[in-house]
Amino acid sequence: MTQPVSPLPDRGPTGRRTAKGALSGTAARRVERPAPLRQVVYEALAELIVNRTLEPGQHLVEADLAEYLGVSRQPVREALQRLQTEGWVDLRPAQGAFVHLPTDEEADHLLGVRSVLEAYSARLAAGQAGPEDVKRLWELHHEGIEALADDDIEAVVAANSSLHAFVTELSGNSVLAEMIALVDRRVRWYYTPIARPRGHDAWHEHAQLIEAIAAKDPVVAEEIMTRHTERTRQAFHDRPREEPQS
Amino acid sequence: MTQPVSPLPDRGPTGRRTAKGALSGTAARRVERPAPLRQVVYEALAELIVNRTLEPGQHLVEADLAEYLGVSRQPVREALQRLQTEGWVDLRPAQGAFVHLPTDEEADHLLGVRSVLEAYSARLAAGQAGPEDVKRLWELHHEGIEALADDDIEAVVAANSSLHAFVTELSGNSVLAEMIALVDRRVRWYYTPIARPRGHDAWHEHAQLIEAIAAKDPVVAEEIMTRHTERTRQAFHDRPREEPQS
DNA sequence: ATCCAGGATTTTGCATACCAAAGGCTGTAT
DNA sequence: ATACAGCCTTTGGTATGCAAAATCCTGGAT
Repeated sequence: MTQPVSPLPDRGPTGRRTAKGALSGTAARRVERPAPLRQVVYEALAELIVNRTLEPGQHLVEADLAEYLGVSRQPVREALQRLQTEGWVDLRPAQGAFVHLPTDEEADHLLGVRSVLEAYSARLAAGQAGPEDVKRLWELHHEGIEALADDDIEAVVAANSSLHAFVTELSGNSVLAEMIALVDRRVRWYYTPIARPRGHDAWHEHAQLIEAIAAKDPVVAEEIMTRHTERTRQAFHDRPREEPQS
Repeated sequence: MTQPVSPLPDRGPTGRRTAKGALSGTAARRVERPAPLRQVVYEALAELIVNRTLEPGQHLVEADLAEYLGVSRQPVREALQRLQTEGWVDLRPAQGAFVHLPTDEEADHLLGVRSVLEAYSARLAAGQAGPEDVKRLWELHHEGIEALADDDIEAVVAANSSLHAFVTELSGNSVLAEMIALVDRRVRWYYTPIARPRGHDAWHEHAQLIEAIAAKDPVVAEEIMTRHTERTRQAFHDRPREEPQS
C-alpha cells in the first residue's frame, strides 16, 4: 500500500528539499499538498512495523531512524509521538521508543472492541444505504470472491478491508469511521500473520450482511456483523499456536 | 482537576530545569517519574481547551504557547501533535494548530459511539464484578446522590465520571477503557457547557445498572446502559439552543 | 471608494548543534 | 561470582537559523 521508504523526495546535497527538479516535467495540479515530512515518516514507520521489518519489542533509536530515512530527528520524534498515541510503539520515558509488543490478551480486547464497533456501523449502514451503495457493496463482494477463486491471499485481504471500510463509510458516522480504522489496522497487525483469511464462509457472511443492508434491516445487519466478527475472534483463539518460547 | 499552568517546575535563569531547590526539602521517593515536559504541556493545553480559555477555532501560535508556558517550541509541537490525534486541535499544514471546532453532527456521532462502547463495558462488567466491586459501586452511587442533594454540580459530574470509569475498569478490557476515556473527555467538552447534569433520573438509572451488575446479568446491564447513554444523547438534542448566529 | 498587486511580516517546518541527565555496559577490584 | 566505578549511548530538551508558505499591509490604478 504505502510507498516503501527508498523513494524519498528529491533532496539537495544538504538534505534539504529542492523543488528545482519537480518544476520542470510536471506543471501538474497545484492543488496537491506537499505532505508534511512528519507524516511521511509516520507512514513509513507504520509500514515498517506492520510488515515486521521492525520487530515487536525492538528499540527504535531516533538518530538511526533519522539517518535511515534521510531526515533530522525532529520529524522522527513527532512521528514516534503519534505512533504512540495510536498504539504502535511504547515510549518509555528517558529510554525512547520500542515497537509495541502485543499480548494475546490485548489482541482479544482489540477484537472485542472491533466487534461492537463494526456491529454498530452495520446497524447504521442498514439505515442509510441507497440502491447505488448496495450495488457497490455487491461489486466489492464480487472482487473478494474472485480473489478467493484465484487463491490470491493479498487480494482477498484487500477486498475484505474495502468492503468493511465501505460499510463503515455508509454508516455516516465519521467518528466511528476513525476509530474503526485505528482498531482495524492494529487487528490486522496482530492477526494477519497468524491466521489466514477465513475463506468462503466469511464471504458467505458478507453476502448475508449485504442482503440485510439492502433490506434496510438494522437489527439483522447488526446480528450478522456481530456473528461475523466474533467468529474471526474465535478463529484467533483457535489459531495454531507457535511453540511457547523459552 | 489538572494543575493550572502557573506553578511550572523551578527553572534557572536560562529556562533550563534545575534540581537544586528540589533536592533540599524532599528526600522523597525516588520512584516518582519526572513527567516528560511534553506531557505536562499536553495536559496544560488540554485543560486550557476544556475550560474554554482557548476558544474553539482559535489559532494557536507555537511561539506564543512556548513563551507562555516557559518552554521551547519542541515540546509544544509534540503536545500539539498528540492533541491532534486525540481530536482537540486541527493541524492545518503550513498554518499551524487551531482549536477544534465541534459541529453538532460530530457531537452526535461521538455520543453514538460512546453509547455502544459504554454498553459493551456494562455487559462485560456484569460478567466480571465481584461483591467487593459491587460494594464500591454503591459507594460511588452514594457520593453522587449526596452531591445531588447538596446541589454541588461539579461534584455530581465528578461522581458520574468516577462511576462510569469504575464500570469501565470492571470490564477488564484495557483497550476499551482507553477508547472510552478518549471519547468521554471530548463528550464532556462538547456537552457539559450546554446541558446541566440530568439529575435524579440519571442516578436512578445508575442504581438499576448496579443492580444488574450485582445480579451478573450482562443482557440487562447492557440494556440499561444503552438506555442511559441514549437518553443523555437525547438531552443533547433537546438542549436549549443558543440563537443561531449570523 | 474599491480592488488588486506585490512587498513586508509572521509563522510553520525542518535542520543543526549542543548539553544535561538517565540508563546500559564493561572492566576491574574484591 | 559480585559490586562498583567510569564510560558510552540515548533521550529530552534548549537555542538558533532559515526556506517556504500564509497572511497582512500598503500604495497605487481604476
